[in-house]
Amino acid sequence: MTVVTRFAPSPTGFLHIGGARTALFNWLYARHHGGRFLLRIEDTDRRRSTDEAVAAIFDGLSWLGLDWDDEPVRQFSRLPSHVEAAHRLLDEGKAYRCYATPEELADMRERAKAEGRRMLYDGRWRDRDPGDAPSGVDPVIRFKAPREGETVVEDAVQGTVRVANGQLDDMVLLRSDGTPTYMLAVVVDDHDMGITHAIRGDDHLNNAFRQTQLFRALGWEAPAYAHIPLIHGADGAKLSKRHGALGVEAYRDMGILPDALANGLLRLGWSHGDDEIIARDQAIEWFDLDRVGRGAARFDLDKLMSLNAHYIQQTKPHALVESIRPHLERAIGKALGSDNTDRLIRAMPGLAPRANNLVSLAESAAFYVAERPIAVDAKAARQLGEDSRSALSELLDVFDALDSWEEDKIEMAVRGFAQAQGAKLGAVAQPLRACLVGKTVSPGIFEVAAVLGREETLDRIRDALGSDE
RNA sequence: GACCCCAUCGUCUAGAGGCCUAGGACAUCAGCCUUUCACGCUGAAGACACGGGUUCGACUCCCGUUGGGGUCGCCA
Repeated sequence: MTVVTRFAPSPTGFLHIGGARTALFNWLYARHHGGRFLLRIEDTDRRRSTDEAVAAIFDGLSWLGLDWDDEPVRQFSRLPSHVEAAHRLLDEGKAYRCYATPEELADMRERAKAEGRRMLYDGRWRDRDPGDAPSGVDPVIRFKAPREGETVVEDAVQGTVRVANGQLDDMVLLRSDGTPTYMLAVVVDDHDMGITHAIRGDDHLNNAFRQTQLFRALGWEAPAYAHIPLIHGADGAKLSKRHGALGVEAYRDMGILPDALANGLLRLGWSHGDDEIIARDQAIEWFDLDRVGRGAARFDLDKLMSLNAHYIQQTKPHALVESIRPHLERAIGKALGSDNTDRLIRAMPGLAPRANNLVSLAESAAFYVAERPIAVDAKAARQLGEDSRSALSELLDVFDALDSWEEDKIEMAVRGFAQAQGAKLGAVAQPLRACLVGKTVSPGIFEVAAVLGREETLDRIRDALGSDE
């Protein structure tokens, strides 16, 4: 049997990390088993569904590297099949028309609540004579759910879960306007799409009972279910906008690499021994449902950042430069020339270990491409006192006389110079950093000088010396 | 409230009855490295929710309690 999984978001907002993780698990499971991963947009709620949300979901999945097979299915377009299934159940006596008004239903819930029972529909139209139907009221079609016995779901993550059928009521299949409800649409679509494994959030576990009953009534086999624990916010409650449940694009904007996010999401609720850093291919090879945990997890940004730092270091210099190019070009107000690009590529090995996200990487790289005279911040300016400046002007001659401009040559020269001056290395290195970088923090200063090139280095020193005179 | 699910360091987790003196990662703290900041390295602190069973032996199995979460729509 070929594995077919699906990700079925409702397009009412961006792709948040909970959805992203659900998609990731479905994708991984399909890829691991050489199966197919399908997409279904659950847009039967016409009021709340938007095209922007659909686009955001596609973008988010693509950015995360979760590619899907076949054309995405628009659930709304499958309405005829849903209606047909509902009518078939009606014909077979497995569903019935219900004329209860919203007010009646609200009353019913009110009473159930007061009496400490579940707030269920009482089935008042279940066996009633259709002749009693009030005129002028469009009925809904309800499923005639079994009242005796229990319904069992064999969940790949949660194990065997059972509920007494008395706890379940006759759900609405078709609304009074003739459109299908989620419960019906999911079942019909999962069947028609040949879904073999439904991997979704824990919040659907209760739905699985009803869906199982529906599958049975329709004479179909339900997919294998796997209800993965939800991701919680810092307060331990289901992630929502209140917790800053961000869309994946927000993480992208924070400078998170998609591989890092995927790795972080994967480790939330799934593990492989003590392994923390799991590359995509490795994840596909290792992923399976039996390693999915059962408790809800909280999302930790610190850990994501640390993972991100790792992935940044794994990324090739030129790719890193490309990913920070937009930031940099915005900062200097023009396109980066090829000379600056080359310089940045040479600078990346020194910069990358210092950054845990692309935004700070871009910020730390900015001085390399800044136009002279570069800005010098207050702390750095303090390094450029009179003594430092005179030392720097002598250093100028030393640099000028160097026969080759390489990191180790520069280092030897500066160390020798400091020693000759009877100064500590820091007394020379820090002022030098101040004029080359404009800040007191940077990669190794000899490396900086080497990457900058002799001419630029000398010019920046001269800028600093000249500015106060 | 009813039903369903869950429960190991602050956080993510390892743990399939003796391998546990409970391991790893992030965060925290200390030290080393060092021209700065990082990276890296070394070390420290830090958890089996509680109570009963079962067993020669429970973090592991069972029951209960407590706590947390989810669901109870003509939303999905």
